[in-house]
Formats: sequence, structure tokens, C-alpha cells
Amino acid sequence: MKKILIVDDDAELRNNLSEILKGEGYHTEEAGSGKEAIEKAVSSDFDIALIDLMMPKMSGVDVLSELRRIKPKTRVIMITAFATVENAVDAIKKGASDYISKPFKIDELLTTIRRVLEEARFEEGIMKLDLDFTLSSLSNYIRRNIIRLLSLRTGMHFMEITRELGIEDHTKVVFHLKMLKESGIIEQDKDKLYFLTKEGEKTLDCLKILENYLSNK
Amino acid sequence: MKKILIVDDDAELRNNLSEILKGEGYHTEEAGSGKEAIEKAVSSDFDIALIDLMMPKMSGVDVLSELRRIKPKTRVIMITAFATVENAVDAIKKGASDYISKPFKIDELLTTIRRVLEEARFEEGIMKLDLDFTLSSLSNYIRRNIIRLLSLRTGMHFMEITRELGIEDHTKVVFHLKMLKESGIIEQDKDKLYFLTKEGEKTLDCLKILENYLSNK
DNA sequence: GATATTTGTGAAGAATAATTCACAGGCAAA
DNA sequence: TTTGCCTGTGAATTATTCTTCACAAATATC
Repeated sequence: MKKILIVDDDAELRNNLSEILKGEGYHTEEAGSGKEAIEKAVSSDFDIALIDLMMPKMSGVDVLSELRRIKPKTRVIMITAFATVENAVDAIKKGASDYISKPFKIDELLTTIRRVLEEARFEEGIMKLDLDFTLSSLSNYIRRNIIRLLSLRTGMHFMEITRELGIEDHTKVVFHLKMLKESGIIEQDKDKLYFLTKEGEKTLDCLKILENYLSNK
Repeated sequence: MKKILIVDDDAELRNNLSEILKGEGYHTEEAGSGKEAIEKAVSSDFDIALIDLMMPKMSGVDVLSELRRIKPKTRVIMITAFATVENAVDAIKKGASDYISKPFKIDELLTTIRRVLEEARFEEGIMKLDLDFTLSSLSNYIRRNIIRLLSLRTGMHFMEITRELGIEDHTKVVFHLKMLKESGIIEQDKDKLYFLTKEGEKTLDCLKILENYLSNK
């Protein structure tokens, strides 16, 4: 069940929203202030936070910023009575997923929530793919060595790599180079020199992190 | 061929040592000062550095510290004329692999070198194994999910896990649980509850690190 | 231009990992 | 005692990954 945090200083509106969302099958919690919102967010993982822009003390934008910092996975939908382009753009820039203005039709809100959840699901899938890719690239000893080699001496020829690895059958190296190329970890320039891509450097970082972590036991 | 860097301000001793070690089948290079030693170490990977503790300007301990920083894989054997417990302990604490005092019998030195090389080989093997293990455990989606599950809710029954994963064929889960058990990542108590081991928590940490790293792009 | 070296392709096969299926002991509830 | 669910085993099958081999285009070298 998806969890939604409702942040608004208007208790009646909070209650109404909460009832409606519960009726739609969501789990909801309410916060009457920015401070309360952050406290609840710390102790629990919400899928979505509906945040009123205009609140006394801590403004909605402040709550947004803090929430994004502590729970980057929680999607934020900003709600406000005074819709201006500036406010909206500002909120989106600061990481809000969407922005709707009071008074809103409840269907509009529900649609927005569903879309944002769908987006989250999709992006999570993308991340899963990235992780799979990275891990499967790193899972092979030869590929790890190729990555390390290319990080030390950037721009190596095929035969250089093969010899450095001490592998007799060059087509074996071709195989792993191809895999790394397909994963976007390495690339070749016009002179056939192999390089680590940006992604490849990130992957190498991951490897180093793991090695460090495992060696400091 | 193993590469040894000899660091001593006494040119004659350097030469003698170098000749002997070459005779034993090692590749050697010489450095007459700490500065020179670091320069050579930067541009080349040595398996072992023999460092005299007492040198003008940059002391052997300073060379040791710097070398450990830039080339952690190079093993260091400290050599000194004035063997004191304090010096020895200090050097070992700072990462020297061993410590011998002048005048030394050449056999003593050769034995020490062989032992240190053997240790290095062993430790490298262990680390490679650990890394392979960890990566292959993490390389599977189902296993990653099991690890995550057990980190959230420690001590789960087999069927709980299976249902939570939404997998119909329970024997599939058995397979991955068995693999994780064999890898020492999870274990079962007398009530058949599954738990993450210490190693498992470390593995989970690795996973989290990677996820965080990949998501903040 | 001939020859050698580099940099590949594609298919077959071996090795390893993962899934599926048939079955079974243990235990708790009816 | 029977029924049903939990927790498995072991073997057969399928999928995936890796290696090997026979061959070849492109480039460099003599």
C-alpha cells in the first residue's frame, strides 16, 4: 500500500484529503507544520508527500528541500492557493515532481498522484537495470582487470590489453571487450584505442569502493 | 619477475644488495634518497621496497608512510643499524611488512623477502575470492531482494520470504537461499528462521553503497 | 607488393547458473 | 489418523556466460 504524507496547516483540508485518499486505498499520515512533516518523514518512508506551499514558519519550499535531502526517494507534489509560474518553476527545480493549485478537483489530484507513482516505478526500474548492468560487468575477473588497466593507462590498443592481461587467446579478450562496450563501460576512438567512458569510471569507483570495503575488515 | 626497490643512502650497500638480489632472479632498482625512492615508486610498481630507516633528510619512516599511501600494494621491509623495539613497532604499525637489522645475513634477508612475497600472494588471493563471492552473490536480482528483505525484517521463515518475493515456485527460492547460505551471507537458527550473517550485513552495505552511488548521477 | 601483425566475426562447444518438476519428511490442526 | 502446509532434496532441463577455434578484413612493415 502506497504511503502518502499530507503537509498543510489547514486541519480541515488535511482531514478531507486524508479521508478521500484512504478511500482510494492509500495509507495516509498528516502533518500540520513543516517541522512535524520532517519528523514523520525521518521515521517512515513515504512514497509521496503533498506539501502546501504557504505555511507559517517553515514554508513549503523549505520542507521540500529538506525532504529531498533526507528522503530522495519520496516524491513531492506541491499544492498552493496562489499559482504563479515562478513558484511552480522554483518548486520543480528544487525537486518537486509536480505542482497543483487550489482549488483543485479531487480527480485532478488523484490523476497526478497516480502519474507520479508510475514515474517513480519506472525510474526505479531504470535504476535496477543500471545496477544489474554494473554488477554483471564487475562479476567477471577479466573484465574487472580490463577496467583497472584502462583506468591506469587510458587509451590502450587491443593487443596491449591482451598482452598485459597475459591471455594467449586474443578472441577471449575480444569477447569481454565487446561486453564492456555494449554495457557502455568502455568505448573506442577512431584510432581503435580503448577508453573508459564516464559510466566506466563510475563503475571503477564502485569496484574500488567494494575492494576498500572488503579489505578493511 | 618480482621487482624490488632498494632505498639506502649507502651506495656500496645498495650495490651489493642489488647484485645479490639480481643473482636470485629479482629485478632491482636503487634509490639513494627518500625523494628518489618516491619518484621511482610513482612510475613503477614494486613488489617489495627495502628501506633503510636512517637516512638524511627524509627518514625511512617517512618514506614508508608516503609509499604506503601511493602504492599500498608494495610491501615494505625496513632495515636499520640500530634495532630498538620502539622503532620496529612503530614501523610495523605504519604498515611495514617486516623489519630486519644490520648487519644481517644475506640468507636472513632472502628468507624474509620470500616470506613477505608469499604473504602478499596469499592476501591477494583471499581478497580476490572475497570480491568474487560478494559480486556473484549480488549479481542476482532474487538474491539481492532476499538480502534486502532480511535486512528489513530480521529472522524470516522460508514461506514468508517466498511470499514476500511473489515467487510461485518455492524451490526456486530454496535454490537461492542455499547459495546465500553457502556463501555465508545468511544463516538459519534452530527454528529455521533465516538471518543475515555479519558477512551478509557487509554485503548489504556494499549493495547500498552501489545503489546510492548509481542513483546520484 | 608481399608479409606480418592487429583487430576483429561467427559458430560451436564447454562450463556454470538458474529453473522446473516429481517427490518426501515433519509437524500442526481437524 | 488424515489432511494440509512448511521446508526441503535431487535430478532433469533450460538459459546464460564463457571459451575455443577457424577464418578474415584492415593496417602496418619490410
